[in-house]
Parts: sequence; C-alpha cells; structure tokens
Amino acid sequence: MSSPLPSPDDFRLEDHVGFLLRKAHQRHASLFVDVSAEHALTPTQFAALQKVVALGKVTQNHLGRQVAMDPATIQGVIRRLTLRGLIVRTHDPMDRRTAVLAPTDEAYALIATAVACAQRAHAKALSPLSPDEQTAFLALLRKMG
Amino acid sequence: MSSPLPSPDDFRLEDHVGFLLRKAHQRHASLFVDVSAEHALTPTQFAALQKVVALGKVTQNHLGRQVAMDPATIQGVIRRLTLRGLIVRTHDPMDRRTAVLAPTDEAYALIATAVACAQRAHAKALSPLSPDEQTAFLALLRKMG
DNA sequence: GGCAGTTCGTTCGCACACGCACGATCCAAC
DNA sequence: GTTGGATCGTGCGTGTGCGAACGAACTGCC
Repeated sequence: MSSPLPSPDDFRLEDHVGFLLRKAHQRHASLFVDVSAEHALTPTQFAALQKVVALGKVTQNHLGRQVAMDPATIQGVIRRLTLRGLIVRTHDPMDRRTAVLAPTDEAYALIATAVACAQRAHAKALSPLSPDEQTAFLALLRKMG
Repeated sequence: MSSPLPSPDDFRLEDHVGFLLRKAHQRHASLFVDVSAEHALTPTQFAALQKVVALGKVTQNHLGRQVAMDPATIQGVIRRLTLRGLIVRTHDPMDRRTAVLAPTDEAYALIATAVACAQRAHAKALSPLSPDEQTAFLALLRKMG
C-alpha cells in the first residue's frame, strides 16, 4: 500500500503544472500589456516583430518556427503587423511559394522602446522571486522544452 | 557606465519569461490533448469540470475565480460543458442574478478517468526535469502568483 | 520528362482569453 | 422607500492557438 492511489477526491488542481503555467502565462501577458501602452503590441506581436528586426529578412513559416507559432497563427500576427505598417511582405522570385518579411523604418523606430517595455514586464513578472530563484526558475523553464 | 545599457541588438527572446511561459504552456496543452482522447476535454474544460465536481454546487463567477477565468471566458467554457451534458445550470431563487452550476451523473462518471489523464499529462510535461527539479519548479511556479 | 512526396501559405472552424458596455439584480445607507 | 454602488451574467470585438483540408510550388528520384 505504499502507492498513493490517486483518488479524484484529493486531487488538487492548484498543484498541477498545466494550471500553474496557465496562470503564470496569463499574469505575464497582463503585465506586458499594462506596461506596453506606448506601442500597443501584444506579447505575441512583440516576439514576432523583434525576430523580424533581428533577422532582417525571413520567410513567414521560418519566422513562425523561430517564435513557436504554427503557420495558421503566424499568418494572423503578420497580417496585423503589416496593417500597422511595421512589416513589409515581398516575394522571392526563386521560390514563388514563400512570403519574405522585412521590418519597415517604423519597426526600427519602435523596437528599442518595445524592448525596454518587454524587459520591464519580464522583471515585474519575476518580481515575486528572489534573484537566485529567478535564475533557477528561468533555467528550469528552458529545460522544459 | 556600469549599467549594461540594454541595446536591442543583444536582446534574446529565448531568455524571456513570457516567451518561455508561452512555450511551456503550449507544450503542456498539447500533451494534455494527446493523452485525453478518451474524454475529449481541453485543459480549461477539465479544470472547470473538476472544480464543479469538487464543490458540488457553485456560482458561475465564483467558479471562474477558483479556476482563474474571467466571466467572459468561463461563460463559453460552461456553455460547452452544458451542451455535452456534464453540467446543469439552475437558478437560486434567493439571488436571481446568479447561475448555479452542478455536475451531472455523466460528470461523476467521467471525472475519475479525466483525473488520471491529467496526471499523465502532468508527469509527461515535467518529464524533462529530475524529481528534485520538478519539486523546485512547481514551488517556484506557485510563488509566481 | 514525369511522378511522388514535401513544403509554403491560406482558409475554416473551434476553443480560450480579455476589455468593454450593458441590463438586471442585490445591498447598504440614508 | 429610494437611491447609489456593487455584483452577476451576457454580448461584442479582437487576438492567440491549433487541427484539418486545400492549391500552389518546389525537390528528388526514376
């Protein structure tokens, strides 16, 4: 009888990774949006835009893989960034399937501010943890895959 | 000049909590759905249903607070669970604003299986970490708010 | 050259997630 | 009693996320 026979009765939702990850993710997203009023980018849009600026010229699906968004998702994100004039879409004559993305001047103008906001959100989200705990937490989170 | 002046150029998206939390959360959700083919509940639906079963009778908004979903979100989740016959909605004659939720017999029949699935997803999601790391990670995650 | 398999981006449908505004109801204080 | 503030659930709009199916284009192999 050493096995703890998992009765549904003593199941505690609050101890499950899924639940805790959902809450932590929601909390960060909320902090990010609060802090980012000046540029009005969502965390997702920021991730995509930052990567486009860093890479200079990317294919849409390739960008999606870099920022962990599937093709259906990245499509909408890019559409919204394009509508805001932060990204231009061109085509590679060598491969007529692909959409080649590049940042606009507006994107370059915005990105420094946006990075600063992202770092504030990052710090706020981690603020319940001590510096050592923050380091440990980030390491474990990276290890999670 | 000891401050590390955060240039956008050496910004690393992969080191940011928001990005890592989004990825970890996505990964868990994906594992959960894989493992839960038999009952076809999403992680969110499972969380809500489990709480309703545990509490027996709850108000819709109160349930939302227990499982970290805002009123607009819980509304859709409850609607889908009601359509599947897992939850019944009644009204409290004492407070005509509230919707009182209760689990059906089908919910009781389903919940044991669902809890087992959730525990498998939990274990799989944490499997990249050693047992000690898992404990530490959960503790830090709880501390995050 | 031609065919098979792959990759690229799109669309549709569904499920979360939240801000906002709204009508209905309740409660406290007067 | 009425009135002001809080709470309850709903509706709408927008954004993220993914499975599935699709046409178009590319690649390899024969």
